[in-house]
Amino acid sequence: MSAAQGKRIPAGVIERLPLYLSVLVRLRQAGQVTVSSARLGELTDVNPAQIRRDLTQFGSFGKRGVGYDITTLVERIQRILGADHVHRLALVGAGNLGSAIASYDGLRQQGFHVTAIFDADPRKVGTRIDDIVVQHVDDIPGTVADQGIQIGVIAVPPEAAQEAADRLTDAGVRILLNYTPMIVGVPATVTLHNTDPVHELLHTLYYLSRLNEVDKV
Amino acid sequence: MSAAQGKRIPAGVIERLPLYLSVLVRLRQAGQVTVSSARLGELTDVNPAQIRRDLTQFGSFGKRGVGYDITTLVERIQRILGADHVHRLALVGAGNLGSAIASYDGLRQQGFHVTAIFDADPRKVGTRIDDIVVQHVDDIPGTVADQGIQIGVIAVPPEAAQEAADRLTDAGVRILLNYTPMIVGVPATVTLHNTDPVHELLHTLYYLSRLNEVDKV
DNA sequence: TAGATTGTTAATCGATTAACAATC
DNA sequence: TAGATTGTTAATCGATTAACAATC
Repeated sequence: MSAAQGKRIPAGVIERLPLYLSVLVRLRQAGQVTVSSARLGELTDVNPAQIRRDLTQFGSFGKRGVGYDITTLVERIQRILGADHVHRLALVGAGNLGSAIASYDGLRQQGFHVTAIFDADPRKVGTRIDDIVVQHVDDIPGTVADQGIQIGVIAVPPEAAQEAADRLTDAGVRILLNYTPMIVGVPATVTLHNTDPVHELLHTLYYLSRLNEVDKV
Repeated sequence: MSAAQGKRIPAGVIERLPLYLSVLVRLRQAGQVTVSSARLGELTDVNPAQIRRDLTQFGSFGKRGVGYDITTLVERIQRILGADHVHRLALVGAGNLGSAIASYDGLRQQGFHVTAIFDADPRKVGTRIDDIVVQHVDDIPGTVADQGIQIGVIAVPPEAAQEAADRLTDAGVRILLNYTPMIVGVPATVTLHNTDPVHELLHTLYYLSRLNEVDKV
């Protein structure tokens, strides 16, 4: 066990760090130099004590009586998350969804560059999306290895999701973002994240039903 | 306080119900009739005791010694979530992302029908996506009111996100799904859900860094 | 220095899990 | 009936929050 690393970090902390980061980046753009946990709490809807506690998991970044230096904190959080350098993404699926993801500027701004796009449809192969030439899915192993890509994005039709996941994980990808509504299986060594709007909506719907109940009273 | 409803339901429960639902629907398609909490736990990666406890928040749906009748449970969960009837969605943004969302079959299967699409670009207005004619954003108030739409989806370029949110909430939408990386402000009466792949990726990245650390040892 | 705000401890809260009696 | 599995209680666990001494 290396000296600095220490104890296990709660998952909740890791989920809040990106939120802090995006607010901090906006504050920096707005010309702010320091920020207190109280102010950051307002902007993120997180309890200030929670923020201080979250940050001290990784060290002591603030100045008592002053607050946190924004630039320093941004760098620290980026380093903690591993977002202090560019990450290449392999995208499977060159349809509307794939095109939207490839062109999505928010990704690029945070250092996520889609550098390879694959599709199973021969008619798509050879076309360009944002200057990237679409390759055939058979090229996944070679390209992923050549570029050392660790993150894969699945944006294919649902019925092709599992095959895309298999091809990407076989090629050595470590993280998968699944944009389909299918539940895909991956080896235990791969981290899978599902971005299914249906789950999101169903869950939100519950609160809508309750709102409507209140209306009726 | 009405007799049946009773106590406050933990947010975690509401987040797990859609997961149970999607697995149950697949089991039903596969011809299964009943399911035990143990089996459902395997398929959803949720502790069986947790599942039983979650369900008893809403009543007692199982048979001791037998398990849960899948069809009954699906209906119950759908009713709890308010997913037992069709919901119309108003989509703002007719670009690649908007097109992908409008055509997304996973939504339709769960009763979410995109029935109105808006764009600010006059060249997009009048074109069709999946048989729905794109309207100008100025038509949002009239169409949302006419169709009684309660759910809005924001799929515009980041800089237009806040305006789209304002227009939709002004028109009476109760739930917003924000697909842009912008933090949009909404009235307290509106439920906002952000689907930002960057937050998702940043958070996943942390675990990737740790995996790579382990490799180095 | 006086005021402000962190870092940290201790108290609270809520969610998860284990265990088992009830019962199909 | 005997076996299985629920519904539910009690125990555990972890996360959140309040409070305050340390200190910039």
